[in-house]
Amino acid sequence: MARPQQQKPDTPQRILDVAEQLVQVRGFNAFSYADVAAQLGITKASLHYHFPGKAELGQALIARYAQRFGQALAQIDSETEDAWAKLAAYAGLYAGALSSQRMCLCGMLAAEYETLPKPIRDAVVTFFDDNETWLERVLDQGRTDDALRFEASARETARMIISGLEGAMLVSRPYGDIARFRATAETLLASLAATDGRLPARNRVKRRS
Amino acid sequence: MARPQQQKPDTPQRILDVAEQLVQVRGFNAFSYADVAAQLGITKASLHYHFPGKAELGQALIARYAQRFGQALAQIDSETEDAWAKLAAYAGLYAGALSSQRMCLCGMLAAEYETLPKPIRDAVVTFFDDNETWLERVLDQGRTDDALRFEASARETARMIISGLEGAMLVSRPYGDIARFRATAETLLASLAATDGRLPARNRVKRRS
DNA sequence: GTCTATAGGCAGATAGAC
DNA sequence: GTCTATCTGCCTATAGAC
Repeated sequence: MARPQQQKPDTPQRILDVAEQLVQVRGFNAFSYADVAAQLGITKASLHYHFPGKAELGQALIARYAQRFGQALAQIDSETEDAWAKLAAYAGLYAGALSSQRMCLCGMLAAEYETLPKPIRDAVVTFFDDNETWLERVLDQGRTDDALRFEASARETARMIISGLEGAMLVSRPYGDIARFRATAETLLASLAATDGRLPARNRVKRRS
Repeated sequence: MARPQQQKPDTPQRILDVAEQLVQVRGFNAFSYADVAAQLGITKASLHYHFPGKAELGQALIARYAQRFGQALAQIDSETEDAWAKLAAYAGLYAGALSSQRMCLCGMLAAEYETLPKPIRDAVVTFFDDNETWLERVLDQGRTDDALRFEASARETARMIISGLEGAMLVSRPYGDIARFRATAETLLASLAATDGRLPARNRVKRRS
């Protein structure tokens, strides 16, 4: 009888997996088709069959990343109504990447922004816009529920959170210390607490699988 | 009589000026000796005379940058005793770089951290450490003076500020909108205000020359 | 779909004349 | 100090066999 083959994603997905990791760790300008090919045990020429050029690979990379990120946000929405828990889970998405020495893909691309092809640039901006929109809604809800307190607009506060978390990844990574990121994220989010004092333990920034 | 020559920095300094701008805008991995040589109207070989390799050039770059940054912090200390004004001036240092589409040099290098030679990595970490130390002192003083209010430790709060400003540069730059950075920086710093409400106008984040 | 082979360019770097 | 000339290696990318 037919035994199920060992689960093995199709080649384009495996290429994206490897390339994604390389970009998040080393940057778009510091990885090559040769790197990806070596890790997969195939040739550079095969990569060009699936993704004609580095620009197209980059576009596919960010498109998939943004889609997954959107799904993660939707899952957070489905898991809790608590604005606090949503913010902690949001920060946990960043912590998860950092736990493998990865930057946020779009944070990395933002650093390299001036060197990127136009389609990738546009996708980076769209990613930040979407994050902002989601956070803005969470913040508005949290304020309505008296779970959060902040004086700036929800939009400005959303931008502060994105900047704070992206920056915390950027700065923490050289220290090779996830705890440092978590502490900074917690300090940042704690400034939005409706009650003074630290977050309850259940709302601490955790890594998400 | 001897007329003063047109002021023209010596070659190593001019090389560093050009390379610094290129790294801040494009990144360490996305600029070449050819780029610098072209901008200066000299050859690549001449660059190698002054800086044997890219690694040495990078070290010289960050050493000079860190020294200048330290001088800027000392100047801030000499200009005002007000912790609020110091924080605003500190944020202004970042805004100044961003006004020419530049990232903080060390923020850019932090993104590329995993690809950098060891000496440059160490210098990046030292840069952040020094910033943290300076901010920590300002924050302690501001709390003592009742000019600032924050619940986390001065050290954690310093890290939050560095992360927030580095991240705000990173995220704002793709939008090509300095006002966006200033607004985020102001939101971040406003959360440290001893009195609720917005900063007085004189303490808004300004660009520093 | 994956391979071998190779093109064409640019990277960092060096030797040696001036 | 700056140049010309050159080296070696890696890069992205393509042609064409299997």
